[in-house]
Amino acid sequence: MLREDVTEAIRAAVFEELAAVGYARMSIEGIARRAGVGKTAVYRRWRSKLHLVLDLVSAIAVQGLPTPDTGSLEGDLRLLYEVTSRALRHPVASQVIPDLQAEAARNPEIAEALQKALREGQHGVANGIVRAAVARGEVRDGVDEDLALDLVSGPLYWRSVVVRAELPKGYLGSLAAATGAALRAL
Amino acid sequence: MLREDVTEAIRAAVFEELAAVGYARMSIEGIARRAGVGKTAVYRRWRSKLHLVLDLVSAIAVQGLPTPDTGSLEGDLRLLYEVTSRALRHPVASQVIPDLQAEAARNPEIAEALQKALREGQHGVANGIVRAAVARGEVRDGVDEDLALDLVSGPLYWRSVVVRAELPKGYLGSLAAATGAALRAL
DNA sequence: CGACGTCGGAACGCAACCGTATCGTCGTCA
DNA sequence: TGACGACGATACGGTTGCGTTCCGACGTCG
Repeated sequence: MLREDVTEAIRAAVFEELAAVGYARMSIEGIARRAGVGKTAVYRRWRSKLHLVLDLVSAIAVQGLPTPDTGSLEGDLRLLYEVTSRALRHPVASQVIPDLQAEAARNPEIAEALQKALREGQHGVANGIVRAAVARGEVRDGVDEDLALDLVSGPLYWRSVVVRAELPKGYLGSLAAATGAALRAL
Repeated sequence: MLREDVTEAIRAAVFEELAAVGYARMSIEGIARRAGVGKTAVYRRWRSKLHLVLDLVSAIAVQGLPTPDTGSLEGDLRLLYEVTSRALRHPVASQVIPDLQAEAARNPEIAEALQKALREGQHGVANGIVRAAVARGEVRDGVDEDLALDLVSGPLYWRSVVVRAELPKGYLGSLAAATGAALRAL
């Protein structure tokens, strides 16, 4: 009989807190405070900070993204990049992702949850694109799929999250073209 | 008249602590404990955790890497990837880099120090490789240099740090070939 | 030899959270 | 209408780190 609105307020507060101070500094007290809720309400639902975050990450992982299908490799890449870069522009995502990613280096459970989310998200979509290109004959059959995925996903992540530089007009198109060329060269 | 051996012990302890628990959880007490030193010795040298870390990051940034020069784009890339992947294999690097990178999203001073280190390290070397390729005529003149750098550095970082998967034999060679093709297509 | 400054160690009061327990209140069902 | 359970609030003792202060020991200069 837990109240759903309270649960939702906590979930939202966790995201905000995660973005604001990061996993390490995040406290149950802080979450409850931000959610306008008693600590009791939080502990009644999750046993610890870790369980809370794992639950949220898993929930996100469930939302499977649709694979683009424009009929060409470059078109698919372009679409993927547009969706991805829009997602990474959200402050919450751009703060939370690197934070959890760093935490994953220390906590195997977070690492696993993140891997799963990655596999069902970015990784899965990229895989679909590559396989469609292979089926279409645009990419040689028998390519190293893992390498192909790194080529597809790496540059935009590096630019958006690591370098944190703006994406000038035309960037995504050029990136899609260059990546397409790289895949065809495999 | 600060004793240099004490200073060095503290520096080493900071790296270990940073790798073990991360910037957020790292405490002056913990550093002093690990270094076998009094808190006094730390505070006498640095005013805060932030100053300490900024100092270390800046120190690393100074070590300029030599630009590879094998005479071909692919050879240069291959060499860069070998050096980079070896560096990223060190546990300290693979724990500390994502951690500071996440922290940079919250702290402009860390972000700036990291940007500088990046520019004088990976970024600088990659830039040298691309320009040499342009001079050699392997890459079209007038390419978007930033995009080129993303193509060069992104995939390996994604694979090593984000996906955290092993690099099978032959991976670096294939990656260099694919990246070369992408650059030539720009 | 004597003065000075750094050393490690210990203690200070203060603040934040931990996870638990105990309030009285309020909404919902039977 | 009465019982139940989740609610926010508050308090608990315990832990950890903050940044500062004082101490006696030691080394190194002058």
